[in-house]
Amino acid sequence: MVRAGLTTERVVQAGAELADDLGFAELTASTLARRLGVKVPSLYSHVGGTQDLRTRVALLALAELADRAALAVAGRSGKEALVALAESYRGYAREHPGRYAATRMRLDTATAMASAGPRHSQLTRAILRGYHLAEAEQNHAVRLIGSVIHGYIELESAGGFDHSLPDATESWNRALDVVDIALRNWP
Amino acid sequence: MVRAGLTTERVVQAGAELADDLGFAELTASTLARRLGVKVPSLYSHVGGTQDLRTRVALLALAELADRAALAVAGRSGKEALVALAESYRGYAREHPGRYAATRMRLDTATAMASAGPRHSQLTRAILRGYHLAEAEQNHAVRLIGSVIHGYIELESAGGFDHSLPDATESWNRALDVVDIALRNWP
DNA sequence: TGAATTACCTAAGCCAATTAGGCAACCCGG
DNA sequence: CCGGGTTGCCTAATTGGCTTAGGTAATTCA
Repeated sequence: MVRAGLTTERVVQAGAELADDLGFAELTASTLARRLGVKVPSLYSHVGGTQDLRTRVALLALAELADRAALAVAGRSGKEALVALAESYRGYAREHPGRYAATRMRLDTATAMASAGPRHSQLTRAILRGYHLAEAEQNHAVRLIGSVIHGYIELESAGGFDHSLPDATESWNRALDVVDIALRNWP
Repeated sequence: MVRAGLTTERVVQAGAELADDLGFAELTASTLARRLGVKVPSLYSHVGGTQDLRTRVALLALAELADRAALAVAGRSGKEALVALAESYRGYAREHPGRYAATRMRLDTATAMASAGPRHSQLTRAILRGYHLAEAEQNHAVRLIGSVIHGYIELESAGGFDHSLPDATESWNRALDVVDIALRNWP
């Protein structure tokens, strides 16, 4: 009997790939075991079950995305940084739709605190250094940026723009223009 | 044997209430049958199964929300209309979180076309009458409005704002201010 | 009132999730 | 090279959800 050589890391990695291929909702112990050529109970030595598997993929995705976003904003400021951050999210959502969906999964408080989630808001807040907002306004701005980016990606990936012109990317650029202008002339 | 007096409409209505109480993900033939005090197969005379049940709840929610939004924007224009539309979405999402989640479910093209979905984009487009955008820019604006509203509601309901100040409603008002200003001075 | 309709039921099959426990492949001290 | 411990993957078995088939009793209407 040839062993498959699984580890927790490899199982989670394969889970992320499966989610990208078939959708995050299809990520279960069953589908993943099939893809790995292994019986379902074999996964239980490496992950706690379907729920734990999904949580681990979510944590992986949050960390990957935070790394990508951090790289994108490094050395940039102002609108350039805003656009780079936004593009890193949109690019990740297009390349890895299952993982992006995983980042939207609700985590319990302790897990969320220990995840890369806080790095995301720190990065968004870092962008604001290039604009000059009063301290009290910064959280409002962080929330607006998050809403626009996540809202747009969600509508686009749900196919909301598929059957209407003009091109979705044009709308995306307009949305980022609007946010940039708003940050420079905060109400 | 006392009959429960189910109809398709009552089943779907109960499904919507269950989704609001326990979350849309918990809406299954099993949980709903338990709540209705009926055996699971009894539901199959009224709805096609779990998937069909969810689709019907989604269609109900889309229609309810479109009605509410239409009422909100009637007789208003400009920023007043924008705020009324946005508040109707946010209010619905707070009062009926399960139904709101249902509206985000992906429907196949034919079902989506026949649903109240198109009324939502028509209503958003109607708001733009109070602003004066070139025809070619209107779809960009519709998409921006949708992104901000849905993005904000999603982040808020996911608990993204729970552990940070200031109050979420203050950020919401700022976001709507930004959209209003953008629509009046479209880039 | 009796026959057609229909609302709900039981029975049964399939599949996913999970737990318990077994065997064989690998790892390492001798 | 070899024997013992460790561990990776297995089979078996339980539970519970989804769905279909088909039966029975309540309702309806001629």
